[in-house]
Amino acid sequence: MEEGFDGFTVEKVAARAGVSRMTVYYQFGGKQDLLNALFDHVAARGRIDRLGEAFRQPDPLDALAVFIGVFCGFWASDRVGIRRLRGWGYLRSEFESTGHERDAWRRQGLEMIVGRIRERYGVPAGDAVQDVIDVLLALTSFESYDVLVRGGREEAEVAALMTEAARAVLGVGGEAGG
Amino acid sequence: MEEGFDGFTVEKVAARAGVSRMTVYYQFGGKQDLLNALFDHVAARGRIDRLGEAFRQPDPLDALAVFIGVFCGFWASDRVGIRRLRGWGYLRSEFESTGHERDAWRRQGLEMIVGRIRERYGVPAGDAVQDVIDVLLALTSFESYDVLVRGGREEAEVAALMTEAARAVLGVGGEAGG
DNA sequence: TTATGTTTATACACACTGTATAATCGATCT
DNA sequence: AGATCGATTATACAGTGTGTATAAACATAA
Repeated sequence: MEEGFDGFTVEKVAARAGVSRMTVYYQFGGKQDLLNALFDHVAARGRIDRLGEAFRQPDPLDALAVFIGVFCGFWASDRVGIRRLRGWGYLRSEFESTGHERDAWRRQGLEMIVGRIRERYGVPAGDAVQDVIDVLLALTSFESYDVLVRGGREEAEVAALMTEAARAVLGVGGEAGG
Repeated sequence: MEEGFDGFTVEKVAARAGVSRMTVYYQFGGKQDLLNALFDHVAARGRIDRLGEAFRQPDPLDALAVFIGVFCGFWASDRVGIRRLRGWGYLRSEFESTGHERDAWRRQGLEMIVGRIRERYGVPAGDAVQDVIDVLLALTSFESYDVLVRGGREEAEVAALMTEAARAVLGVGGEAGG
């Protein structure tokens, strides 16, 4: 964080871990693998327990709101770090194949929630489900959060804004769920 | 493109330009500056002439559609390259200050279009304008395009999908403009 | 004690960045 | 033609970081 991405050397990581450089290589293999592990670690930390709370909501629109709130909370916890990690991911050549796998969790969650919304509210229409899910995926991505958090919005405001926009896209704009 | 971001060395850039390494340093200063110049060059190439076409549309909703279409076309022209350039930007420490300046053009365009939509259609409400603009900015960003283009969508389909979603966010969902 | 896995120190090869220096080339101006 | 100035190039070098190899030290459990 302090020394920028260029300052992220194996040497310094080892030093801060109170360990020799060789140990890092022994444990992780190389810098790529180290960053991969860090990426996965951060992602794992993101599947916060509170996420179950979202799916326990009886109204799927509330579930959506909580779902978005949880992710925003996670991103807010280390915005710059997550941004850099994702930026680094965009540089990798394997991104084409493995890229958005990292967002697989969010996709799964959205699919489930949209399914429930469709059951109860009848929208979106069957042939538009995949489109809507992808749009929501983009709309509620970290990058979108990063854009919205500027202009002086608090984390909660961004979450509320995202939720509102998501409802508009879903076609359940005005009427609230809770 | 072929050798990944790690393969992007000053040496190779010089070689492909048919020039010595020293010349690159003489002209650009260093690798950072070279990448900055490349970033700006690509961005400048993006302000395609066709963009004026968007603002010449009498109906601001058509303007929005053309506007989105032009950007999608630009991104489609070198998707991987633009992704990497942006990914690199996310790594820079100065991102906090200069980050989204690169999207200033898109913001300006959206502000103008949303202003015209507001004049004619009365939405979005005055106190929500800034929120809507930011949401549109996120929704129609390159990263969103990158998400949507997966799942086998053509560039035109992505543009149409984005436009539709943008209208929903604006609150002019169903009724078309052209 | 022995075997196994982990950590460490040391050394090295390699690639890339960035700087310095001096020579060369080309075009322009006098 | 000769002098001047900017741009290009060759060469050399320092510095830094990655990654590999090797052997020694260490801990732990069988």
